[in-house]
Amino acid sequence: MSYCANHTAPPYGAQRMTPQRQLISAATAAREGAFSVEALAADVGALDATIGVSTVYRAVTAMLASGWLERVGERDGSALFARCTAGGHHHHVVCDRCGRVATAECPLDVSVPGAMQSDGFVITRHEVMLYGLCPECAIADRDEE
Amino acid sequence: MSYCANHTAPPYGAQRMTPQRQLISAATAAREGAFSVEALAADVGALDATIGVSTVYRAVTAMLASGWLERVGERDGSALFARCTAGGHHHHVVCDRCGRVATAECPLDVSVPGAMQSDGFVITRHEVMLYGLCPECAIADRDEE
DNA sequence: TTGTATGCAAATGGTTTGCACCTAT
DNA sequence: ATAGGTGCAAACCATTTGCATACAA
Repeated sequence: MSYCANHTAPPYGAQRMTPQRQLISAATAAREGAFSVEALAADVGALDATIGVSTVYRAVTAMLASGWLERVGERDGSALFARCTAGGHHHHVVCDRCGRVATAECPLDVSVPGAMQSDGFVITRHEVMLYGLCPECAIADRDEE
Repeated sequence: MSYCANHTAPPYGAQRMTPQRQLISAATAAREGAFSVEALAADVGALDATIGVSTVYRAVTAMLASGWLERVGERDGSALFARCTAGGHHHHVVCDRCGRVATAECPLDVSVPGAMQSDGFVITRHEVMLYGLCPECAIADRDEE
């Protein structure tokens, strides 16, 4: 199924739905877990080798801006992204083995934004990145040892 | 005062205490809050302009390895570091305005490492970066508005 | 003496950008 | 028609590394 039906509003912040962005959003939707831009670009390249990396980067930027895609972590110096349907404030756990992603509640008390304190500091923003093993990989990992 | 008395073991993982590393560790110790390598290199450069950036980077790597210095966040694409005397597992809050740093307790339950779960995931590692305003800057900020 | 540290410059590598061309709207 | 999107290549920039030299131990 297509996430970008013809003559339909784009699923993310882009203002024009070009064939390139249709492929990119389809490739993004097809991905299961967390992925790097490099990996996404490889998928896209398999569909249309003429699409350049910068186009993928620009599309990713647009998808992030609209919230259709989220940055869920980092690996080997490159950012990891994943589609996320959860609403509201949350974080993600990324499986270090297969890349699967799950949403996680925020461990911080954000009920009163800007009022959280630690040593008198007013915390205005935070980043929480969680990594580990998904249920399946945890089992596979245990069996191997 | 010197953090590297002559003929004394280096305060961090380096194996040889060269004059360059004495200056670098002194400059590091003189810093109050979080700083980037660029900023540290500027301080060091003021003391001895012949010291190259790579030397500073290598010294920072050594300081991190020994735990004498910690990575406390990121800003504008470059890493932020700070000396930290706290022991055990903890995180840091960095003042977005003046760079002051405070230690913060880990908001996650790490009492049973590797057993923390979220959606069945076994969380093996995490990163928590906190940013905000230190008490003084919070007041200054309020007065300005 | 000997292996670690330095300084320089060049390489890395993910990400961004300038520019001329193309196209969805 | 026209603003936004694309492709290419070059630019960026923090950080790393190769290499010949210097020096702490």
